[in-house]
Amino acid sequence: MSLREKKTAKKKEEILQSAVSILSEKGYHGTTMEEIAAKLLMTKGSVYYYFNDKQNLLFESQIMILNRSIQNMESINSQNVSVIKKLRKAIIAHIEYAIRERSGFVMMFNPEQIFSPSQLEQIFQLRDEYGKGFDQLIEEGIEADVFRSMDVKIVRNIILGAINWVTQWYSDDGKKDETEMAELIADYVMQILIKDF
Amino acid sequence: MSLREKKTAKKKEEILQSAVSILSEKGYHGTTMEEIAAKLLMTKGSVYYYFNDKQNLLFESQIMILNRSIQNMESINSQNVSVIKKLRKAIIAHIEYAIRERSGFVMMFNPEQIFSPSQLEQIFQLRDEYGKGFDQLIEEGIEADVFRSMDVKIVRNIILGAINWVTQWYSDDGKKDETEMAELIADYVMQILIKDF
Amino acid sequence: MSLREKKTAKKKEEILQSAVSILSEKGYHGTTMEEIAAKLLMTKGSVYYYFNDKQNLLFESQIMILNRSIQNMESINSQNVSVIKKLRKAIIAHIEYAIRERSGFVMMFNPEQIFSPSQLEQIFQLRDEYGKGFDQLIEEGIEADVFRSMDVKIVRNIILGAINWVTQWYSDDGKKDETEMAELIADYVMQILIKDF
Amino acid sequence: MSLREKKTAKKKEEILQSAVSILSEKGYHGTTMEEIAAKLLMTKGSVYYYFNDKQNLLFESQIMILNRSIQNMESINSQNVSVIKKLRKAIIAHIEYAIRERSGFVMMFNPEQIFSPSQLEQIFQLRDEYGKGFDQLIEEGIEADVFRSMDVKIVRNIILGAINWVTQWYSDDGKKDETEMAELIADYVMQILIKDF
DNA sequence: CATGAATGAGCCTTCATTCAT
DNA sequence: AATGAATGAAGGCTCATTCAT
Repeated sequence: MSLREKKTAKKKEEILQSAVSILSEKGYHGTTMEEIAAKLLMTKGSVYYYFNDKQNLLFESQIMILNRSIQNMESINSQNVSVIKKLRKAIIAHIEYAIRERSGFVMMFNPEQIFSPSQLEQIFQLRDEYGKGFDQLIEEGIEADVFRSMDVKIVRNIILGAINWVTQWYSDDGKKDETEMAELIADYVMQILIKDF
Repeated sequence: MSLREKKTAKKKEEILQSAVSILSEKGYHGTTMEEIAAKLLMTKGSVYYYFNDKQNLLFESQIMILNRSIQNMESINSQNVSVIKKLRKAIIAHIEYAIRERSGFVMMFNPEQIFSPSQLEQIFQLRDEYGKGFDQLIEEGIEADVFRSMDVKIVRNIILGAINWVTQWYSDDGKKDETEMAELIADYVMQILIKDF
Repeated sequence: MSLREKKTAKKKEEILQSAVSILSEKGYHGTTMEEIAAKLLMTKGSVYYYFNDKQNLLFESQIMILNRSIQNMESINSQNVSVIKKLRKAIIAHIEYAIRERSGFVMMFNPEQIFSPSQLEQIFQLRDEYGKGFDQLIEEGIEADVFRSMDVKIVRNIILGAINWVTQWYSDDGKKDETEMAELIADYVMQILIKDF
Repeated sequence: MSLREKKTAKKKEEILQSAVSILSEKGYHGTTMEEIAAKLLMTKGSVYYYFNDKQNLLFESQIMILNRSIQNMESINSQNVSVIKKLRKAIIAHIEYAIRERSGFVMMFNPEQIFSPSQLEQIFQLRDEYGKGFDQLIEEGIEADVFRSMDVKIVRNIILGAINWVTQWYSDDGKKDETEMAELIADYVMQILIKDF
């Protein structure tokens, strides 16, 4: 990658980041190109140099988030600790990311309304890839007999729902800070899985 | 209430219902008055005869949903069965309602961006009232020693998150029908609460 | 005229009166049928029973005002006093009417934009008739050698302009009441006409 | 000011000018952004690029007219000629401007209905400033003993009314051209002031 | 690369007008 | 006679998008 290409790539990421933060607050229709640009002290015109249109910008920002989440999941999954600890870490990481960026899965509630079929396919594929990271951990736990036997897909979705929702009710004015809260939630959620003995 | 007043009230509810269904799909900015009207074979103008403006219409539709949920919660709470059964019923009712109407708490993700302070106050008050319905059941369970001791508010939000999220992944093409799925989810979620013995 | 016809005529006048007062404040486009009706505790529908459309309503209210002014002028003109006194009375009456009703000629600044050619013809004819009342007085004064010789049409318009404008700057918070002010203005304006000797 | 800024300023003035001419014909509610734009072969959207909204555009056009009138008044007032000549010039200039631009004070009959308190304050302040230009001339004349002693404010308003009204009855189909007519009117109006001897 | 300017489609909202009852 | 309801046309305003410089 040449220097110019690197610069371009960096700028693109900045824009995506700006887009993500505004999109997650205001939703697709509530977000204007003006705002995205203004947050970076750019003009609308410049943003259009890097992205063909708003829809494309939103799409790539979704992809970015999902890829980051997947990478994160992979790095956790490859760690050499117990399943329980790995799953706990994954949940906590998800919550912290969701709160910090106000985004994650929550960002796009009804992608069908916005994206083209081929874009949707990519998004669902990545969502699924991320989801499967959880599935694997759950299955690993079941095999290791530390988790109950259960319908993995359903439980995975229950967990994701519980932790995506955090952005809606957590406010940092409370006594508990982000990490503390994330740990607490993780423990509660994992009650669904863990076998008592 | 005279016949005419009844008719008006009915029409208003129809419009609110139409608004709810589109709103939950497309969000505030994605919902147009045109669509809300078209779904009822009316014209925009007619809708404006019943509601002053879009914001007001969508506010009232929020209120309607919340009131319905609260009523539902109350009727469940007054039943003469065990706490566990009551909570299970409440969860199932919530899921079924959410799936059928694609709404529930999920409907409005960032009401702060849309409603006026006095409107927000009403919404939050009702949300809280509904949430307290769950809290009561949980506390009752703890006292009856069938639920673990826990931070009620947090667990309530975890449960609500898990069951609101259902609208995002449940598709009725599967083998399980709504009720079956709702029961299954309820059972999983209640693992967080129930004491083993 | 039958009783019914009388009732209808009375209602029509009430509506015209309401229309005049709102029209003079807000102008043609700024006045809504709703407002005109509301001021009389009627509904829009009822107003349409008496007048075909807004334009027609406005037209008839113009005619009403002009006819009243003309009648007033005639009654003054037929009095058996000096020209100077008659003109003075006419000016004072005009001012008082303009202030009280905030209307008069001022009401409709650009009738060409609103009325149909045949309506315009009628309005201009009545305006002219009213104007000629002033002209006659002026001419009478010239012949009687108490007024200077002058271009009657121009001077008449100057006078009308001066006294129509009163509605724009007179506010009754001052020390002078309506009549006092009207007399004062009349005296100043008549300086244009009266021969010194 | 850079070239671009100059261009922008010029465009803004063009738009204001267009607004003034339509506004004076049709009044606030009768004037549409479409028309204002169309007169300049622009689109509505472009106009909104330069002015935030209709109200703001029309406010600024008011300000523009008032400032021009004030400047004009100042330049006349600073001339080294007799009071009578200066006042005569001021009146003639006002009439010519009013006829040419169909505006002047006449433009906005009930600004209270349209502008915000702070905007109104500015407008009234400028109106007053312009009016005081006349007052000064009148007072100067009284002191120089060429004008009668009189209530300056009232007479000033009489004069303004007389000359604002010209737009309503003057039509250039007649034999007299603008300037000729303006001079004639000025002479008549000044009869109110000038002492005979 | 960046940006100021322009555009047009779309949406919210108002309001004169109509009509069945 | 009166009115509640419905309608559609029009107007204000926003915003994604384009383009010349």
